[in-house]
Amino acid sequence: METVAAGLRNSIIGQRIVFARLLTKQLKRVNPKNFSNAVSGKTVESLNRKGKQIIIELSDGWILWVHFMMTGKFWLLELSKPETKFDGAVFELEPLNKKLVFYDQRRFGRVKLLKKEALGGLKEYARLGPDALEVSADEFVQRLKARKRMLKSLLLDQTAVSGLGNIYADESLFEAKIHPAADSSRLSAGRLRRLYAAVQKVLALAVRAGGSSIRNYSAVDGQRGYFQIEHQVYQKTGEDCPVCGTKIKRILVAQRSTHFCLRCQKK
DNA sequence: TTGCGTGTTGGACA
DNA sequence: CTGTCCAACACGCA
Repeated sequence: METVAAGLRNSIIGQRIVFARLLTKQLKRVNPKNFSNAVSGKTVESLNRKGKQIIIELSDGWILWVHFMMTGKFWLLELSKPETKFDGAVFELEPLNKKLVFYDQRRFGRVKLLKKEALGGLKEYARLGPDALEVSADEFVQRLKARKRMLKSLLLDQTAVSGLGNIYADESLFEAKIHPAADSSRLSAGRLRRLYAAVQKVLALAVRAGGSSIRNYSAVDGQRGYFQIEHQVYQKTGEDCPVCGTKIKRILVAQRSTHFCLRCQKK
């Protein structure tokens, strides 16, 4: 998300939206009827990310709030590129003379137009905990320790700390040598600090590599990123642990596939 | 053909 | 509060 946001920011700040439209009924349902009129003619003033959400500020106090969910993404395409059935929203930009397309195969993703003053009242935004790349070690430890949950479940809970998904949760827990089902309230502050350091390390590596290497999750320009991230445990079920050689296990935590090394990662 | 798994989230329910 | 199940949707794969 960080690399996607950075790429987008460089591409569309200062661009004027000369025409916009929503193409799927899901997006139409959560947006005002005058979406097209309200957005058209506005200029993109800023683009920020919090957790997995993208906040695009337009002129005249409008905000485009975006969540990619599983498969959403932005493409910057030539105007002549034909529309596809997965195009959810289209914004034609000047003077770039390209169209920014919110493309989403599974259609779980959301784009919502709202006034700037209403952003704080948006439930999805208001509930967000501090971003994983910005939170301090002390606050990270305090927020995780405050709850009694399986650790991985808490890492995925965006109200505790925001920005971590299934991949980076597994990779961070492996890096910190902590069992994903460990009880958050029973872990020492020292081990939670170790987890904090692991999260920072994993995210920094990922950002440097240009994001996750999983197919169809890519930056705005379609580049995969020159570097490929080497996942240590994520989706490595049955393969050897890169540290001790024990077979990587897969369990379910919070209904999500969870990959870890039984020998390296302790509760 | 059928069922399962996939990067996410929120709601119903015990 | 916590965990579990399910739904939103499309597709690749065994």
